Amino acid sequence: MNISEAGERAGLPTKTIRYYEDIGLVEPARRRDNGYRDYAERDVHMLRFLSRARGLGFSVADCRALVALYVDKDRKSADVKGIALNRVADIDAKITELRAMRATLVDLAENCHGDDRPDCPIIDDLAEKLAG
Amino acid sequence: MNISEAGERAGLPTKTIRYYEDIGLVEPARRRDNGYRDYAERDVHMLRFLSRARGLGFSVADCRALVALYVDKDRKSADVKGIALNRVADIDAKITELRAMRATLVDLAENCHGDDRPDCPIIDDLAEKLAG
DNA sequence: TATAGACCCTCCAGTTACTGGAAGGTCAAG
DNA sequence: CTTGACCTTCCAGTAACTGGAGGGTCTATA
Repeated sequence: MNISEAGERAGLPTKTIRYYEDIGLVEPARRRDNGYRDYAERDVHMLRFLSRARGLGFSVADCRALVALYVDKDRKSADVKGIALNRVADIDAKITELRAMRATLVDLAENCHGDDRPDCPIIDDLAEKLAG
Repeated sequence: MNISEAGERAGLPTKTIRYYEDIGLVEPARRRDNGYRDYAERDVHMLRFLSRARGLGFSVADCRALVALYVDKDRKSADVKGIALNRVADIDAKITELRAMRATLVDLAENCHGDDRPDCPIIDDLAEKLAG
């Protein structure tokens, strides 16, 4: 099948598929006589695998490792689990950081009257006028 | 003062300060005879303002707007509040997304025995073997 | 006075993971 | 035989820096 059909089935834009091929994340596709890439079911599976992994926030570097484990029939499930749990730790850190930002912003916004007057505790805080 | 001292006081690397000048986020710094950039307290204030805003996750585009409002003595506090609340909405969306990812990953990891054996529900799920 | 080390400068390239667009070949339908 | 939807490659741009090369400047010490 052509790249656009493979993309539709895998949930990836054609641009992205070519990009994954460029950076060696997937094997170069077979080519037809006319130079068009030709995909089989197996390829679509791999692309869909990548689409899902990226959707779960795995980096392309993670995906490289996951692909290697995917094709390695002697893999240890512990290795895969390790990558997944690292990712959970990353997410936890990110959530913590975002919550702190959110709290600060909400606090500032709540103290801002939000009308036509120029004085604004948000600006003041960013500028540290309050502190001196 | 030199750029490194300004950077230390503002909490920004010198590279970043020059970059902000490049993209026009801050005014070009005054220069000494030797070509070195020369910063005053006011400049440090502005840089610190930017450092804090970036630290709260405002994009550089947001920062541009905030700087404009910062220097505009006729600003409406509602404009500033609007930017802050948009940012809160962005954060909420991001947190929701991350929580969903986290739940999926934890669920998968919990079902993975994580030992030397190759069969792994994480890989299986990414590959959709379970579903088909 | 020489020199070492810590500054400073500019400019270019790389990062992440794509995305958009130009220029051009191919294919199927009418 | 033309139209439009495919496909190809390659180059540039995105966000927000960061690293490094190559070179000038300043200050303290021997």
